[in-house]
Amino acid sequence: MIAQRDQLNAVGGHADERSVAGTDQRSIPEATVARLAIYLRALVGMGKVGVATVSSGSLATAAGVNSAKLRKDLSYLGSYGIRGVGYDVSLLTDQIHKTLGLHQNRAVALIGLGHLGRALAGYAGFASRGFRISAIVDADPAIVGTRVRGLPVQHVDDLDAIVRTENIAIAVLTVPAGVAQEVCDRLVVAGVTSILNFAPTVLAVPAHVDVRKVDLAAELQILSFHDNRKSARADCEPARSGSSTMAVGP
Amino acid sequence: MIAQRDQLNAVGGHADERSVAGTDQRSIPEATVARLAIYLRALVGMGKVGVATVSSGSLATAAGVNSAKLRKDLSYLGSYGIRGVGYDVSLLTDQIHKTLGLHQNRAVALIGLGHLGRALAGYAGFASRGFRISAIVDADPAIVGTRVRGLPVQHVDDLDAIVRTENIAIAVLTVPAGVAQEVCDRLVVAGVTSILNFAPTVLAVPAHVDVRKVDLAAELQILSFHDNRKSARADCEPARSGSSTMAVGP
DNA sequence: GCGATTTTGTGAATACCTTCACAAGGGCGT
DNA sequence: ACGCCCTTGTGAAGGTATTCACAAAATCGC
Repeated sequence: MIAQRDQLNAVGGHADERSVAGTDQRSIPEATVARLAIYLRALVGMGKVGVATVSSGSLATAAGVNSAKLRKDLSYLGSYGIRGVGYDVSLLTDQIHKTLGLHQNRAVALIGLGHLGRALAGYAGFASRGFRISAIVDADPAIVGTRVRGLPVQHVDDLDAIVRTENIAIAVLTVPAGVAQEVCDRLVVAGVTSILNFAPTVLAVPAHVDVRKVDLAAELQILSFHDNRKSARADCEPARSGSSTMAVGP
Repeated sequence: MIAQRDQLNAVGGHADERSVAGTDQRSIPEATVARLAIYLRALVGMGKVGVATVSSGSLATAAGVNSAKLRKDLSYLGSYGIRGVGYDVSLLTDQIHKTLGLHQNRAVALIGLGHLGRALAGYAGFASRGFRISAIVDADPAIVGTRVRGLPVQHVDDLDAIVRTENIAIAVLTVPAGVAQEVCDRLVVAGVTSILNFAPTVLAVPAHVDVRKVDLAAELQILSFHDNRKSARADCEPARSGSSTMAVGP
């Protein structure tokens, strides 16, 4: 009864992945990486309620995927399950944590303090998931120098120095679309290698930089497409056997 | 020099798509739909600056995809290009607009007025892209009754009536994770068929409802993974021919 | 101990997406 | 009119991701 699919989202360069030799985890598929974060959240939740072991079936349900997919995903990390029993919650949690590189408590810069930027600054999920906002940056002289959540708002002109001294690798970009590329370029020059872009623009970056985009308007438009399709279908099909209460205008 | 990839993100039920007979657009791949929104934005931008026709190559660059992919994507809509010339910007804009179902100016409900909810309420991209916030809902009695952007904040207990009278099909969910499923259930009962979920939870919904998820923590973790991989590689590889100035802590 | 039962890990099959590469079509200069 | 050049549209090939289905491993009851 419960339909579920999953997330996959990517930008950036990952050319010659396989055969990295040194590190153990070789070439985990992109789609799997995206789901590991979901599994991790489910596992942490279970750990908190005292669940010690979990089967692929129940973890899959919690994560909204099917169990074969989950097992295949986990198999890329190694063999951490016990046949006939399931997975040890804390062991698996640690493994995913490590695989995602969350042991490092990464420094994140928040660029752009509009409404969205402020909302993100207050987002508790940052700290609780291994990320630490180390710098907040804006271009508006009226707010540069004020403090947000204990951090001073710094000027975008000082980006280079900020990124270097705080050793920031990840930036969250919530600036207006018109200046996003320019700010992005500065970030890249300063040494940032991962960008989470909320501005509705396609960013051009060199191959060694990863960009992930969160695009509200696009998401809505995708929903709109499916909605449109659904209503079109409802019009021509006989009755639609489902039971859901529909709101049909007069 | 410019690496780019694209977005794909999905949840929800799309079982028996092909052979819908009535509607013309038969079975556009999910990945294509997700990109149409990007193309649309690029096209609108070009239209505003007075560009009349565009080749697949330049539109592809603007959208950050390769041109073969773009042409294949557009071919699902029909044959709107002219060989040797390119695409008429306004014609193509209209076609994508129509395909995405944006001609309808859909009513959207915003559920949850925390920091993020407020930020989204103020987001101009809504209106300019064919969406209209028709209702704002929260559970906190202290803010129910106040006005945000001209709209009264209504109580979540009245969801059912609100959705029906405003004929809302799309809801944006920015409530705390703990209550997301409950609110989601109410929305579904009321007749909402598309949900954009910002709460860090997997929502269980019946098959006829689409859910798309925006998950900040997951995005950061995915970036973290790649970043981790990058530094691991930098450690064992000889020199890395690139020129970017790296900030390496002492 | 041993068979019944459970659940993992994974080859093989399938479905989906991307990229390649080129023929077909259309304008433009002469 | 004609040939040249440009760009689309699309089969075919190559990847990537998902699902199936089953053997291998581990526990439990007896």
